[in-house]
Amino acid sequence: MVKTKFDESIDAIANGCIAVRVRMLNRVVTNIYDESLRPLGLKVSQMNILVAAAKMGTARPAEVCERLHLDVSTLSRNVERMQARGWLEVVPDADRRAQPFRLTAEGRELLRRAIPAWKKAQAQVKSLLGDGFVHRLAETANRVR
Amino acid sequence: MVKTKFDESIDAIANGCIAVRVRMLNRVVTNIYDESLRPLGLKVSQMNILVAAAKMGTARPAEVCERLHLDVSTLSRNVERMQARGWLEVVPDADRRAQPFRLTAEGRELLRRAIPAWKKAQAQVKSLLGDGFVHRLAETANRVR
DNA sequence: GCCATTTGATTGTATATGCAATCATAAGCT
DNA sequence: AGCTTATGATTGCATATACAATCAAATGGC
Repeated sequence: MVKTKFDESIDAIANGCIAVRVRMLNRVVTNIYDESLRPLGLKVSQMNILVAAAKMGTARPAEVCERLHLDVSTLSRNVERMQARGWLEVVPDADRRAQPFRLTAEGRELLRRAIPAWKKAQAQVKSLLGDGFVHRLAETANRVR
Repeated sequence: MVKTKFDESIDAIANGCIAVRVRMLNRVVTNIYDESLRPLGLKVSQMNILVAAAKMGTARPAEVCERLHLDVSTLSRNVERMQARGWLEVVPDADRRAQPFRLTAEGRELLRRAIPAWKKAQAQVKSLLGDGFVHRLAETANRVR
């Protein structure tokens, strides 16, 4: 039962690949928040955009994308869907290429109602992952940004 | 300039949401591996499945999904695409509901050629995130699994 | 042996994601 | 002014992801 170079590399990937782990945790974490938010008809990906809009007042897509490391085309379609639901509105700008957006009253109200669900999911995930990891995650994410 | 309860909660989410960070890192990390693997026509999500198949010999979908916290319907379609490309094949089973799959020779060869690209991306990500985070990530991911 | 239940997987539908190409406007150069 | 380049965003296309519903086969009780 000899191990080839190939098998050794496969073991190294299976046991050490960072992408495998980050992606797995992403699925687990996303599912917990999504489950908690589901009664509101809201997904965590969308809540993040609502929060960015709430923080920024009027948000420029390129700026949001840079902060979140999100492709502009991805945000474009997310905003489109959320605009269709009446949660966001695009405001006119001097630069006529720009499409800055902001929360509607309805979007703000949705976000307000989403806060308890977020808190529940946040607590659940924190206890699942542990404080140590959560702290390091915060540091690392800030550094990457 | 008073801060409402709402604004305080929004700040708490913007500054502390675990999902925001895990999802952001997931995008950054996935993009690095995908970029490195692109010349091979392979994505890291698919490479993970090839590796699982290589490790398991013949892989049962439900078992792969449990390990990776992946929905079975997601894997079903991923395998479908990879089967269409000739990288995986479904093998018959005594239980006629089952659809265990394994690497084809072509899939194995692709995986062999993908190893250097994986190593490059892995090194790049490790230096970006730092050894401390990577270690904690491994612990945490093992615990969650 | 038959029916209800459980189990393994696929299909319908929707969102999320990114790359490449495109479009429209702005900015800069001459 | 007019041309080129840069910038902000959308569109075409493909993959990834999950929930709900369904399908098919195995299993368990009787």
